[in-house]
Amino acid sequence: MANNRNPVELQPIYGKAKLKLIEATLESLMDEGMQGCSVRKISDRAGVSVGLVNYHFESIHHLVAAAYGHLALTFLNRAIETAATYKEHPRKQLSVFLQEIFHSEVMQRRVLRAWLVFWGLIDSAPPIQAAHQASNGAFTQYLQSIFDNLAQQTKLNLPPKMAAIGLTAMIDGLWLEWCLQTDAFEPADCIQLCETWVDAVHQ
Amino acid sequence: MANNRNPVELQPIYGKAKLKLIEATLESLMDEGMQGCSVRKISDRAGVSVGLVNYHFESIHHLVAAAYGHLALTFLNRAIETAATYKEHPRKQLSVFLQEIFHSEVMQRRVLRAWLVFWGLIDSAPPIQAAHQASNGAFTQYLQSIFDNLAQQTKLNLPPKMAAIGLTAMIDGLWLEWCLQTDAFEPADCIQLCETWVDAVHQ
DNA sequence: ACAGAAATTGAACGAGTGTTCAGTTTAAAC
DNA sequence: GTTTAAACTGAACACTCGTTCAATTTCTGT
Repeated sequence: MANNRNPVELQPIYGKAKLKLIEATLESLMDEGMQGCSVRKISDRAGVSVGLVNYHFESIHHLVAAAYGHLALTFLNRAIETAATYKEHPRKQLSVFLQEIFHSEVMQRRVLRAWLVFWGLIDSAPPIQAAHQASNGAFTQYLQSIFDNLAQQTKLNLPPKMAAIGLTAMIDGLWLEWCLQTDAFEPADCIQLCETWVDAVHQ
Repeated sequence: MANNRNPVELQPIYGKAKLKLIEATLESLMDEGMQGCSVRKISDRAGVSVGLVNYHFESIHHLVAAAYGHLALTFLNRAIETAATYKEHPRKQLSVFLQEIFHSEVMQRRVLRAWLVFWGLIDSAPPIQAAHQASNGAFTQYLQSIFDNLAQQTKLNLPPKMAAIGLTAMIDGLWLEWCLQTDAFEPADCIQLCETWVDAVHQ
């Protein structure tokens, strides 16, 4: 059972070079997208030789998968920790969560650039698919648990699961649109639109 | 001024091979994603030699951009045409539009696979960025025009532009989540969630 | 029927790809 | 201090990549 209050644990990382490679992968993907997804560019950035990638990771896809999991859980945990302050007040908790999400480093085109690579590799690389399901599941379950709590205080006109799916879609959609075209609206608008959704759902 | 009622015109396509190449590109990207984005795979699929790509297109990025525009406008036009039946009744028009969107060929993982390639190439290929802005602009402006009409009949508790941005985000987000993990919910749920949003906005 | 233009071919080029592995360095254990 | 294992190197290999271009075919107009 996933714990909805405490941060999801990051997989322990053994050895220094392994972590350096993961961080270099993220930097490279955020800077150059798919073009940055090459053993040579990544190992260069990590200050390490090409061969080390396949020594520490079964393939470059496994490295990218590790980077995906690392990034996703880092972001999710930060938001969860911040919002945990209001764990007794689910409605307030949602507001804090939204503030955190839309004002964090996630709202960067370079982050989406990396994410597009992750998504694009999902069905050619099983380890990446696994990383996706893990991080996505954690995100949705976290939101659903908050809506579950909210349902115990006020009546919802949608099942908590649906409310969570809707909010997830709204968050992802706004993040996507904003990153792809930063001049159409602002992060503050994102928060307002999500708040409107939450209010519409919990009456 | 963009016409919100009539379909956006597709750029005329001269020559048979050019169109064959565009269609082959779409098939290739939908089947294999980024891996399918290669001159050789595409020209093979089109039954044509490698050299012809650079004869008809300045670069492979221009070909991909043409494919992007072709696909985006095809989908958008189909939905706009269908919804045009109810152009006097904006609320109904939105419902038909949603039905059309979430029950069309857009709801396929293979379509997202192609789209991820388009998005991933946006800032390494200017022609793709142009195609993105054109299709995205057409989509948003169409929705906003409907909300404008809706605002003349009933009071909205959000500016039409915001309502449109919210709906666009909800549509894109649901499409994205569903394509990435088809077993979490169904197209019918997508429609219901979007309808909930529209109802929440127009009181 | 013929000339000129447009369309199409595919070998060639240089650069980039992921992975392997014999060889070297560094660290840990006793 | 010596031995054994782990970490790390980088040249080499077999592809694949996008683009070019001389040569060839097909189409157009007269």
